[in-house]
Amino acid sequence: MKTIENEILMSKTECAGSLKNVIDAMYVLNGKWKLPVILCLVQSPKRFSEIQHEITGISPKVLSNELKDLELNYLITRKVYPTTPVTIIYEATEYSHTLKSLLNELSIWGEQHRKKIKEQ
Amino acid sequence: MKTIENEILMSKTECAGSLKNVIDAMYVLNGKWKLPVILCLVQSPKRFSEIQHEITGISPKVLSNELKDLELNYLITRKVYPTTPVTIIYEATEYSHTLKSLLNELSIWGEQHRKKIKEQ
DNA sequence: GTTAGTAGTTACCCAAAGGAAAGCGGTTAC
DNA sequence: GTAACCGCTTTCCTTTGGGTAACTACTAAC
Repeated sequence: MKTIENEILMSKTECAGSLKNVIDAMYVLNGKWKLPVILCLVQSPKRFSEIQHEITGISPKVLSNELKDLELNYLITRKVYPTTPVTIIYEATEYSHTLKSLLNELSIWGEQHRKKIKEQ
Repeated sequence: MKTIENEILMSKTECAGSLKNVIDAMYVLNGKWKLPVILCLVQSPKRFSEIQHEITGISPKVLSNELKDLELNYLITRKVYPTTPVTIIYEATEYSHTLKSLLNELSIWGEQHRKKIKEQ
C-alpha cells in the first residue's frame, strides 16, 4: 500500500544513485566561468578574443582552461580554419543542448530564490 | 518572420538575465556537500550525528557550516526539542521541495553524461 | 623595423574551501 | 569518578581556484 511517504521520499538506494548523478553533473559544470562560457557560445560561435570581451573579468588563462574542460566534455568544439592567419572558432555542440532544460530549471530556481531571499 | 535562429537562440538580454539567475542558483548550491546534505534530509529528518554517519567523509566542521548555510537559505530547519538532553533534529523545509525538479534534471543529465563520457 | 592583433602559455601569488585532530560543555551509564 | 555520547567549535594545515602580469610565436600593416 502506498503511503504519502512513498510518494515523496526516495528509497536509500535511489537517493544514493541520484546523489552520485547530481555530483557528477556538478563536477562538469563547476567553477566560476563554465556556465557563462556555455551560455555565451550557445548564443553564437565566437573567437577567443570575442569571448574574452563578452565575458568581462575572465583572464586568458582561465578562459583557456575552461574551453579545454568544456571541449573534453563534448560541450563545445574548437574549429581551426586554415586562413592566414588561422582563424579559431569555438562553438557550442549539439550535445550542449542537452543542458537546455537543466539551465532552464537552474535559471527559474535562481530567480525565484533571489526574490524569496529579498522579501524575507 | 521567425527563423530557426530565433527559436534556438536567446537574445542578449535574455541570456544575461538567465546567466545571472543561474549564477545565483549555483551560489546557493555550490560546495562539495550542499546537495548531498539536502538529499539526505529530504529523505528523512535526522540528527547531526546521523547525517555524519550517512554522508561518509564529511567532517563535523564542514557539516556544521553547510547546515548553517542551508538554514540561512530556508532549505532546512534546525529544531530543538527540550528533552534531557536536548534533541536537535534537522529537516528539509517545504521550500526545499522547490529544488525537486532541478535535482531531478541534474540527476538525469549527470547520469546520461557519465554514460556518454564512458562510451567515448 | 616597429607596432598591433590573435591565441594562447607560463610563472607567481592570494584567498577560500576543505580535511584532520583536538577540545569543550553538557548528560548519561557504569 | 570515569568513560562515552551528543553537538558542535577551534586550530592548523593543504589543496584548489582563480587573478595578474609577463611572455611567446605568428602575421599583417605602416
